Order: sequence, then C-alpha cells, then structure tokens
Amino acid sequence: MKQTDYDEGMTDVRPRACPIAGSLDVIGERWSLLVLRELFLGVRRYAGILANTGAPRDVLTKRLRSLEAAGVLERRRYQDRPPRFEYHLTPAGRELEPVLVGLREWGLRHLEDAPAPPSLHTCGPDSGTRVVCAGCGEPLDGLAAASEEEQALS
Amino acid sequence: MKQTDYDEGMTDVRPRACPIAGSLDVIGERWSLLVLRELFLGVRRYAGILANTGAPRDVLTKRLRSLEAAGVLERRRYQDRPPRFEYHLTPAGRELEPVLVGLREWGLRHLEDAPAPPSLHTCGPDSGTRVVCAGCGEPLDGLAAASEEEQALS
DNA sequence: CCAGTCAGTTTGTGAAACAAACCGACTACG
DNA sequence: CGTAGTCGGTTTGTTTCACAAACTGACTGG
Repeated sequence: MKQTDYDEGMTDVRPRACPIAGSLDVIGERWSLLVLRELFLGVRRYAGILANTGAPRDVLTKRLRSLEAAGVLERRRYQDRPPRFEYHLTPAGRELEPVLVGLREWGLRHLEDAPAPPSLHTCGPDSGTRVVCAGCGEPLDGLAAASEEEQALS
Repeated sequence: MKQTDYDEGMTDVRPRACPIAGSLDVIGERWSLLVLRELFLGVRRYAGILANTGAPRDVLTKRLRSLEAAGVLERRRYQDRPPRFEYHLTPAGRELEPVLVGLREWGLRHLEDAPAPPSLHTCGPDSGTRVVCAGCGEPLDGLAAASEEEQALS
C-alpha cells in the first residue's frame, strides 16, 4: 500500500536535449564504436568484425542493423547463393573518425597498454592531435563556458 | 546431452587490444559521457547531474564512483555535517574534451535537432572543427590505413 | 513540528547481454 | 558421395544489469 509518496514536488528531471546525447543514442551502445573501428581499419565482413571486437553474435547482428538504420554504415551483398554481405561506412559514418581518433589519443596518453592500431600520419615523433576550428585553425578548448576557476592557479 | 559440439576448431575470437577499446572500458558505459558533459558545462553536484542527464540515481552513483576510480574525475567534499560533495574533472578528464566535441559536431551535422549547448569559439559563421596533428597542424584523416578504395571516384 | 533538500541506498522487476548450440546454403577434400 | 568446414546468422537458456520508486539520515528554514 502507498505510504508516504516522498519524491513528489521535487527534483524534476529534464534531460538536456543536446547533440552529444543525440550522437550517443546512435553510436553510444556497447560494441558500436568497436564495430566502426573495424570498418575504419578495413574489416568488412561479419566474421572478421565478430572476431576482432569479441561481441556476442546476436548483439553484433543487432548493432549492425541499428547502425545501418542510422545511416552510419551500409550493408552490401557481395554474392548470392548463399547470400553474403559486407559492411561499408557511409559518408556520415566516415565523419565519426574524429571521435575514434579522440578515444585513441586519450587511451594512448592515459592507459599504459599501447598495442595501438596503425596511425597514418607521421611528421616525426608522435606529437598527438588537436581539435581546431576548421575556419581559422585556432585551437578549440571550448565546450565549457568559461567554467574553470578550477585550479586556476595550481 | 552433449550432441554435436560444433564450433570447435573454428573462428577464434581475439579481440583487438587497442587504446580505443581501452578508453571505452573507462568511459564507454551508458551515462558516463553525459556525466562528463555536465562537468564540462560546470554542473558539479549530484542533483544537477542527475536532472540534466536523466540517469537513474543508483546508476549515476556507480558511474561517478567508477569514473573517480579511473582518475577522470575527483570527488571533493565541500561541507561536512552532512557530508556533501562536488565532482570535478581531473586533468585526464579534461583531455576527453575532443571526444565530446567530436560527438557534438557529428550530432549537429547529422541529426536534425539542434538545441546545442554553448560552444565558445566563434570566428564568424560556424565552420566546424578538424582534427590535426599537434606537431605540424596538418589534417589527420588517418585511422584507416589507406583502406578506402571505397568510392575512390564517386 | 512539519516540509523540504541533498546525496545517496534499498528493493523489486523487466529488459538486455551473454555463451553456446543450432541452421541452411554452399565449397573443398578425399 | 559423405564428411568437414565456412559464412552469416537465429534460437535458447541463464545471468546480469538497468530502471523506477521508495526509503534513509543528516541537516535547514519557517
């Protein structure tokens, strides 16, 4: 029986509608980004993606279908009898590269295991990456709206 | 009773050990990146993060603890009796900004809802971002090892 | 004293992940 | 021509997890 009904006129939950949350709805589930990593690395078939990600078969199938529905990848039949398929990045999918690169960079910098999949660009010793404005090339240190009094002087 | 034991000498699963997977182990679970978004936006208390992300309370607690354990954020007591806490990004946590920015950019470009949290940098009309080498500033279009015969001429 | 805030913990339930087996269409081997 | 193997899944059963809602304890304010 209903007793106190606490939590009544209090803390209303208004999840921020934002493009970050939107993106995560599309590619934020477990395995999705690893699937995309494989596609970026040139692995295009079910069995390869399965082996390299370690995802359970049924989950992998579900992810491939939902990424396809989201327009991030495309399923192409490369033979009939028996029907066999390859998965290819769409242009939209390819534009997720900065996210993968960001994760890779962070992992390299902050995790002490670095078997690192191939990185292309080499201009000498690895100097890492930066996110810059595509217009003026200036570094973009700004998601945060000047909210960093945080160790302003430590 | 054990019948066929198919799947025996076949497809061995060797998940790629890579920094992307490593990063995802730390920040890849549901809600984690939204928690970080809030910290970047200056929201530092449990109730605020709860309301703005929409995460269930117990899950939020778990995420905060594991992100703390991973060294991405720090839990600071800002009063005793009753003990109250604030969550702050560590330097390592702040270095996840490119990932958030990447997700935000992608969402803005490919999802047709854009209530967009504030972006700081404005050098005129929004020209988007680019990931570049921190050494020479040259664009980095390379996770993929030249694996794109893919619409090479479309 | 009662209401409310804050930062959680506890409890119960339903959905999802997971591992392992199975399947159908085919090829390759001997 | 029968057996084994590949490929891309689906099915089944179990366990884990997320989730919502209620509850708690220490406190403030009226």
